[in-house]
Amino acid sequence: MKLNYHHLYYFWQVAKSGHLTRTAEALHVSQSSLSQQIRQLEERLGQALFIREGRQLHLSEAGRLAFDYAETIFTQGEELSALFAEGGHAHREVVRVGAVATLSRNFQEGFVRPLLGRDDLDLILQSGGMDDLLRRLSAHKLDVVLSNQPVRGDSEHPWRSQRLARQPVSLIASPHLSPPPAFPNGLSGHAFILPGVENATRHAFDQLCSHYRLTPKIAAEVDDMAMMRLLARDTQHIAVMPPVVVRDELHSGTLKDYGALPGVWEEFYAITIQRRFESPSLKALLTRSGESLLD
Amino acid sequence: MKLNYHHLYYFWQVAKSGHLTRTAEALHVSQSSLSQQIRQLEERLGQALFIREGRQLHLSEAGRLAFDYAETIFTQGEELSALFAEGGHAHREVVRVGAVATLSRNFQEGFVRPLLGRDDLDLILQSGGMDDLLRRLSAHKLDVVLSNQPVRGDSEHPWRSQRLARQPVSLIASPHLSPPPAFPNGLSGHAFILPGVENATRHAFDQLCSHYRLTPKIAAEVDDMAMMRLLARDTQHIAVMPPVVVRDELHSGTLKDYGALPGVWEEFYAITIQRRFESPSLKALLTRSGESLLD
DNA sequence: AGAATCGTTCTTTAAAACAGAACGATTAGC
DNA sequence: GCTAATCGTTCTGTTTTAAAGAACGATTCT
Repeated sequence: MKLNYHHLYYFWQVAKSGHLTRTAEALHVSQSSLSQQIRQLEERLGQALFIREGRQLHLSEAGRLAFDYAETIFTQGEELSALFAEGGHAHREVVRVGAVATLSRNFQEGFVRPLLGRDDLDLILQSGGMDDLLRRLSAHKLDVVLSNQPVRGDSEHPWRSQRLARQPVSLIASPHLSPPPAFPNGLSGHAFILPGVENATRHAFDQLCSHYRLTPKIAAEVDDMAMMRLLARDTQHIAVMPPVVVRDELHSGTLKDYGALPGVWEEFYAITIQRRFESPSLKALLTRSGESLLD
Repeated sequence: MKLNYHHLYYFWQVAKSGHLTRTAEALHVSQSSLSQQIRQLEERLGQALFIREGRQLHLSEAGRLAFDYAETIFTQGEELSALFAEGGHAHREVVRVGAVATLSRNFQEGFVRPLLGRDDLDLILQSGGMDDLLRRLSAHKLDVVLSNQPVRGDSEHPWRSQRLARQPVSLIASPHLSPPPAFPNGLSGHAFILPGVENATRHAFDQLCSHYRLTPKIAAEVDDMAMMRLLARDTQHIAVMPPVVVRDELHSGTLKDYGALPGVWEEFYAITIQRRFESPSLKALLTRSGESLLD
């Protein structure tokens, strides 16, 4: 037996005002009709939603619970209704992309590039923390989340992680370092600029060091790739990062690539929720090969 | 003309599966009935939700939009339904309190103390960041948020901040300091342990220093009161904090109160959303006088 | 080409939502 | 303290809406 949303709506309206008669007038229905249908809802749920005291209505504990749900349900409904009411105009296609704030801007741009030229759709790009973005994804406020680590979904949060691309991670530093650093031997005397411990690349780096029994000196931990690029340029420390981030500096000779770290990759994932109808534009984005994303 | 949630529900079900006939069977209704009511929804919204290609149904852009809303609406509805279905048992009263993680534990305990003895209700206490807590409040997942600063509500977020209590803020340090610190003159040579810049008390302290043209040396910035208490005990620095936090140490002589800062208060606010029916227990909590909260 | 499948439309039938009157109980005015 | 007004509930008949069934057209599969 399904929940009757019509009944729930009446309940919500009455609960908001606290008065049955006034609500009936406002909704242009008779109070008897209201009263009956609220009673049907109570029978359906198996509990009283109102406590009748004299001729007043007070919310019961169960009613308070139901009211909270009704509030979110009908707030959403009214939002939807308003959205369609405002314009008889056809709705444009919208693609909403979330990206963890620390993700390479180059990569983000590469991902959405096919959409930039199109004027038949709106692109919305949002940065934020992983938790926040996943919440927005679950609430259908985002279509896809770009991250540098996969997420395991469960039955409650049916997230699906798909690796889009990966790129090597190198030791990047000033070209004038002496002695020139090399991995795994030839790191003594140098200090490192590393991604923060939250970062998957950092984890891989730490494991690699542990394997070779190295305890590198850490000069800085930086979560933002753009920030790391600046630090690499302006200090004499060694940055652990994908070369692509500092492509221009490598080309001009401002920085030098001292070699990729074996088995360490910066990875890029697209996290979506399984849906019957994906936006065709988004689907196209997700089925591209990885190379074009990293140019 | 109101949005028909019955129609929306059918649309949601069909959109989920992508097939009208199969959905009709699953819902135990005829396909003709489904087809008609979805059409009525489209007429109500003024736009096609499905694009009919041959004998297949594809979501239009408007349909994708509506589907997102429908998803949150009916997910909530099913949650509500399940909540009532699981137990015919009456619902116990629940009070859900959120507190910013840096708030004094003493105060939190004092606030909920009247509820602790009662076995006719469930108390849920959650810590978190301000943003997160306010979001949960708006989503009706919390009944009240405890904070040390007020929040300004707007039409979209009708938050209401109510000051529950306030207490003086003192200079707290080892009793053996020489020369003994005093405000405003007699601070030279000492370093401070202060709340972080986010904290309202810190802001008041900074303004006070600015007024007296003082530039105190900062030894540490700490957001957590429990942590600050430890640092005050184990260093020779001056902590800026409410004496109540270190009541035991002051009493035993481990720490000394060098005087309250004029006009600086640690304040406690309860943030709620305006509702017709507040939980009676919560209402009682909010109307108490402030003194009993700070014991 | 022919049969099966699928969604739409039209008509009839069943199930609701609804309004109105009668009722009982409580509150407010004098 | 009595009376009138107010409010929510219940019962009955009416109207509206949802549902089922058959006929239709169009597409897909073999």
